[in-house]
Amino acid sequence: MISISEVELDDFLGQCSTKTFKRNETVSLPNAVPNEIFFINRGLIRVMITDNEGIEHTVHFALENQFISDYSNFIQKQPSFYTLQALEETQVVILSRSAIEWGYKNLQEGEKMGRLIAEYYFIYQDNRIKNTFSRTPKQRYDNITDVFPNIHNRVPQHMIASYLGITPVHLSRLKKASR
Amino acid sequence: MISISEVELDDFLGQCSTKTFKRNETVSLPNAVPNEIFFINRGLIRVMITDNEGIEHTVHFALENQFISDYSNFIQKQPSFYTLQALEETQVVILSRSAIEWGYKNLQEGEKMGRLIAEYYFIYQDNRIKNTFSRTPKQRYDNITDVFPNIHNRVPQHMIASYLGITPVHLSRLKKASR
DNA sequence: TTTAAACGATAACAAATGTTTAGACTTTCG
DNA sequence: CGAAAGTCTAAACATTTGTTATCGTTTAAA
Repeated sequence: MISISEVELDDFLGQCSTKTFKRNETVSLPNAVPNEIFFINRGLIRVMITDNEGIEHTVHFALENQFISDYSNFIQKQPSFYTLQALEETQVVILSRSAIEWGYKNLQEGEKMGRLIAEYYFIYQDNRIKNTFSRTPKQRYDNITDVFPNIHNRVPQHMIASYLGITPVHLSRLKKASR
Repeated sequence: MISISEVELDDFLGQCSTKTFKRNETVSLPNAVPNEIFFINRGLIRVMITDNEGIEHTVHFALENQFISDYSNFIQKQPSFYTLQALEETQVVILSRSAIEWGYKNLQEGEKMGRLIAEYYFIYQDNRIKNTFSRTPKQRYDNITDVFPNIHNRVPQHMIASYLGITPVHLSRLKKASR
């Protein structure tokens, strides 16, 4: 995405650390200001939001080689609404706020990197909004591997139903109806 | 959002033009690569997506002092899915792709501006996704003026229902039930 | 290895939401 | 101004989706 020298990359990564989470371990809880962005080396993280009735909704799945955080509240320095949970043993690189701000200032193309990352996630979300308007849950289920390859072998079906905004019982029904 | 000198601003705006659309006039059609971003001086633009059954869904309302375009496909240089329609007489500043790319390269804080704009729209969309998961359509209706002030006096109710993802009849019912 | 928990399918029933049509009122525009 | 189009509510009915419970199977952890 950007040009970056060996030296720059080493300087940047020198400010980062790695951490490993066990299966089903919580990576991040709501109500705290997120000051880190995670990059997933291996594993899978589920992003959830808990509504007023205490029901958990799966908002997103983050896979290997992707960044994940409550990026919105990271930017705004506001308390997070999201819970992040490792669904498998998951190793992440932790990018602290200070490392990221250092990068914006000191990397030759730091601001451009920031722009491209923000644009990338904007596009992801925009696609998602387009899909929710123009496709039925069944159509989105049938195409979910476009966004999350191999998801069916890694995540229980009821979490996929939650991501689609329907009940697990209903998803089971939809699958039956299309057989 | 950024520091910009008089000279820089004049150079940038010199590459832009203004245009006025009549009430109900189409601002932008799908299937063409969007090469412009609009800034609304006055008026109101509705963003729509048409599904496979030919049904129009209202995706967004853009108000005064806001930027609007199919930003996702502007970035990707892909054909748009959206229709933009002026719901009132609407005056826009047209920022061409060339002007924007010029700004990224030549404005002192051009890349930073690009990052902040992308981040801003990311946050807007993230809030929207949070809301669709954690709130009912009625709750979102009751709070819609947080996002679109005075919308009830400017837009017919059936378009708000479309934005909420429900039928106009159902919205009418929800309003009645809460009286 | 064993046992408890989790998972997915299914059925019966309840609730929410969509569809169609009608009518009264308002707005738009020639 | 006046006709036509647009708008909202309402009711009756149809359809979709959620809820709860059960059962057989798989999975996970002690």
